[in-house]
Amino acid sequence: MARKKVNLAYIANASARKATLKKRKKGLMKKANELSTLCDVDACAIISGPHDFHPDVWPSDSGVKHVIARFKKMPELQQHTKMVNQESFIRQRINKAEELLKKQLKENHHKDMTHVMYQCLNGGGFQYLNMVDLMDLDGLLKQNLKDIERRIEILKKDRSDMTTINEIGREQNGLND
Amino acid sequence: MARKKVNLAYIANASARKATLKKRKKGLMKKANELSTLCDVDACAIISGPHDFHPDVWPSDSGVKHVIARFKKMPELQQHTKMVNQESFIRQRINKAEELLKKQLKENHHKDMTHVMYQCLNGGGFQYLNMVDLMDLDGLLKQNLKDIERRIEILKKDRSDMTTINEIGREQNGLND
DNA sequence: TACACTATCTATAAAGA
DNA sequence: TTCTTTATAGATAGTGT
Repeated sequence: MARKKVNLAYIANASARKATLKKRKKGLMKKANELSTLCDVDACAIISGPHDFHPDVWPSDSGVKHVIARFKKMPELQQHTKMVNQESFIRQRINKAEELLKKQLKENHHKDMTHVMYQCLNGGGFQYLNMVDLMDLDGLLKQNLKDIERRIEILKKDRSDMTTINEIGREQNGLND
Repeated sequence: MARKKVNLAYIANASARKATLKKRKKGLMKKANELSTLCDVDACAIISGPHDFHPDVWPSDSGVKHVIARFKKMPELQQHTKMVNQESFIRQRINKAEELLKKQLKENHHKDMTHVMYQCLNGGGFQYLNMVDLMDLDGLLKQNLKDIERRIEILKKDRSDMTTINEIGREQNGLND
């Protein structure tokens, strides 16, 4: 974002990509930290390269600082109530987050498959898909076919209804010849 | 970050806080999106206000775009291998992230308690802590006491050893008078 | 309350060490 | 390659509607 407008696409050059990752990762973590401090929210950022299993996460130990800072700002009576509920509250939020994660993954997979379907129908072959993906794709295509057939049926029905109406209309207007 | 340098602390004014949250949340999500697009990583951001159970997450539907963009950049043979492993890979990464989350929560709680302990010993009272936290604090204090006692024992032992050595030294040098 | 504006602050791309 | 520097793109605090 300096000296040039960024082209928002994958950076092909490996070292440039690594440098950008390092800088922007730091920036993102800082932003998450600031947001949680300023606005009384829990923010969490996870960054993981695709080739290793070592995701970087925020909050780290710095996380506790803003929690305590926030806590100290509350009226004392609220502090007490808050503390009582804290554990169950956190547990609920974790569950909610995990549910959302699962939902997102499922949704993403479906969209991925839809995209793959269009790609394949658009000239690409199926040779690079594995069995699991092919079966997913199969299901997706069948579902689409069913939808299409249902629509055809509806259109047929509409047309025949329309014809009937027209016939009735003609009869009523005495236009039968 | 405009018209004034931000004071990095909780914003007391509710409407100002809400406005900032909205702006910065959008910013953070955008940054996460950019990072994942530019650098071939999976980034995830979760923001949840403390008073509701509706966390905002990224990636959303835009997430799939960069995944596919990335996929297309790979040599075709790698695409195949990658696809085969994708499912198990993602599952492993989720497990890893969940483990990290749990670990972080535990660590944060411990630090929180340590901080509370110092606060209390430093003049504040215990009246605003609930039973669960008091029990945690109790355990923490006992642990610390044990550590202290152990260190005292070691010091005692060292001193008696030292005395013995001194006595031996005096004997060897014929300094007994 | 929720937007739009914009002066200013912050993040960072590119270059240099 | 990684750290430092610097010019500029991008984010946003305060303000007005």
